[in-house]
Amino acid sequence: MLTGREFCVTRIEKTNTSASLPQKCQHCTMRHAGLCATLTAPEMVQFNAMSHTKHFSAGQLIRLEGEPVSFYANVISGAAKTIKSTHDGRQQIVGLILPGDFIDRVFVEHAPCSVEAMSDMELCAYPRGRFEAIVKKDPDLEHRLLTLALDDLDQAEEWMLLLGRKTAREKVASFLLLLARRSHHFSCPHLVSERQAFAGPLTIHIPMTRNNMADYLGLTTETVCRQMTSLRKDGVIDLPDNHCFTCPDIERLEQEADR
Amino acid sequence: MLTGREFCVTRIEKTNTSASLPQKCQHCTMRHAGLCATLTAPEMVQFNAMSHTKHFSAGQLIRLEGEPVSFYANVISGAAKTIKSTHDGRQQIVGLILPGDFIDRVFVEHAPCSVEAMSDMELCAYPRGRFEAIVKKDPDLEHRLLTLALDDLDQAEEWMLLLGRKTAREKVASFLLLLARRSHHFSCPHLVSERQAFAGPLTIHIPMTRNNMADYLGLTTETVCRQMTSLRKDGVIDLPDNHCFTCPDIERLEQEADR
DNA sequence: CCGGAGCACTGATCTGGATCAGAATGGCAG
DNA sequence: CTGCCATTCTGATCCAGATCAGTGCTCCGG
Repeated sequence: MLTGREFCVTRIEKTNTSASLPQKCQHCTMRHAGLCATLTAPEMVQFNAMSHTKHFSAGQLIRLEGEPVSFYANVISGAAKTIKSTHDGRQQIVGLILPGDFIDRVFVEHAPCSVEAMSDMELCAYPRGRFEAIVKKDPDLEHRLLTLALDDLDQAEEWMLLLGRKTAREKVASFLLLLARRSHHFSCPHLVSERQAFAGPLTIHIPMTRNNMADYLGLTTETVCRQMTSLRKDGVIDLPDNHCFTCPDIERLEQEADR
Repeated sequence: MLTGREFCVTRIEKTNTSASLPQKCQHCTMRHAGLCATLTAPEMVQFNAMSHTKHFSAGQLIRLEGEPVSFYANVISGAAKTIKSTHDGRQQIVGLILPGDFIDRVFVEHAPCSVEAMSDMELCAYPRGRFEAIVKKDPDLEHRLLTLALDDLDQAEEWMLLLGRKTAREKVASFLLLLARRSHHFSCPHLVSERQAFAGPLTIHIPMTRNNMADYLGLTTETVCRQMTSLRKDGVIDLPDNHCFTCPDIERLEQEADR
C-alpha cells in the first residue's frame, strides 16, 4: 500500500506530464485537483521537500476558528467540513473539503472557520512559514492561488442559490450530483471525456453521515433520509448501502437538481 | 455638487494620507472601501489616468452572466446585486454591491453572475485590458486583490449560515445590521471608534425594494414586510419611511441577528 | 383631475419541512 | 453470544413561512 506522501508525489508528476491542464472543467464548473495540478516541475520539487504526511481520524478537529494557522495542506484521502455556527448551536457546513482540495486560505493569519474531519483523512501538509515564503517569491503561483480562491467563491455562490431557493429534494439531488462530479474528477481528470465517464452507473461513495449532509444542505437529518428514500423509490438512484449510491441516469439526476 | 470622478479621487487621496490602514475592521469583519483604500500613491495615479465615470439607472443590467467582461469598476454611489437563478426562474441574490465595493472578479474572462443596478449608480470604471496589465506587473497589488477575494469568500460563508440556519426574523435583523455597518464604514472608516459612531441612532438608507431584500435573504416579499413591522412594533428599529430605518440600540439588533 | 402601474403592507389559508417519538440496523466491546 | 451506542429510517403532528387575495399609497403621464 502506498503512503500518503508517495501518492501525492505520484499525482503531481502525472498531472505535470500532460502539459497545461485547464483549471476548470467546462462541463461541471469544478476545479480539478486544486493547487497540485497547476504546479511546475521546480515548484513541485520545492513543495515536496517541505511536505510531510498528516493523519486525522473521523471527528477530529483540524483547525479551530480564530486559532493561528500553522500549516497548509492538500487532501489526499478522506473528507472534512468547514463549519459556521450561530451562538445557540445551530450549525451550517460552509465548505466541503474532498481529495485534491487545498486547506486552507493562504495569507490569513487566523482560521476563518473551524475545520473538522468527517472521515479518516490523509493530508500532505506544508509548514505555513515556508509555504508563504515560496509563494511570496513567485507572483505567478500567487496568481494561481487567486484563481483558486475565485473558484471557491463561485462554488459558495452556487450553494447560496441552493440554500436560499431550492426544495429539499432539489438540495439532496444537487448534493449527490456534486459528489458524482467530484469523485469522477479526482479519479481521472481530463483523461476521458465527461460523458463517457458518466455513461456507466459508477458507484459513488458518500464520505459522511446523514447528519453532516443535513448541515451542508440546511435541512434536518430526517428530511435528508426521506428525500433519499424518495429518490430511490422513484428510480433516480440506487442505494446499495448507507454510504454509497449509484445513478443509472445522470441526466435525470441533473434534472432533479434543477441547475 | 461633485461629479463621481472627483469624489472617487478625493476618497483615494484621503485614505492614503492616513498611513497603512488595516483592510478589515476588527469589530465587524467587513472590508473598508475595497481596493481604493489599499492603493499606493503611484498606483493611484495610474488608475486615475485610465478611469472614467459610468452611470447606470435602477434596473439596468451591468453584466450578463457568461458575457465577456469589458471593464472593472469601483462603486461610488448606489447599489447593485449579483444574481443566480434556477432554470425555472427562482432567483437568489448572491452578492450585494455597495459604495466602495469593486466590480468584479479579476482575471475571470466571462462574468460568473449577472449584475444589476438596484438604484441609480455611479461607477469609477477601468478598462479591463489596461487594468489587468497594471496588475500583472505589480505582484503586491495582486496580493491585495487576492486578499479582497478572500474577504468576499468570508462574507459568502457568513451568508450561507444565514440562508441555511437562521429564522426569518434573524435574517431581516442580520440584513439591517449589515447595512448599518456598511453605511457607517464608508462615511468614516477608522476615523472614529466603532462604538462612538454607533452610539447615536443614525438614519440608514435601504437602497432597494422589499422584493430585493427577500431575494437576498431567501424569503418572500410578504415575510420581509411582516418581519420589518414586527421589529418596528417591538421597538428594535424605527421606520420613518419605506427606504430608511434608525436603530435606537445596535446591541439589541445584534442580539436579534444572533451572530 | 383621473387612471394605471408599482410597491408596501395585511389577513386568511395552506403546506413543506421541522419536530417529536420510536423502531430497525449495524458495529463494537466484553 | 449479549448489551450498548450511534446511526438510519419511518410515522404522526406541528408550525414558520409560502401562497393567495385584496387594500392603500405614491408616483407619473395624459
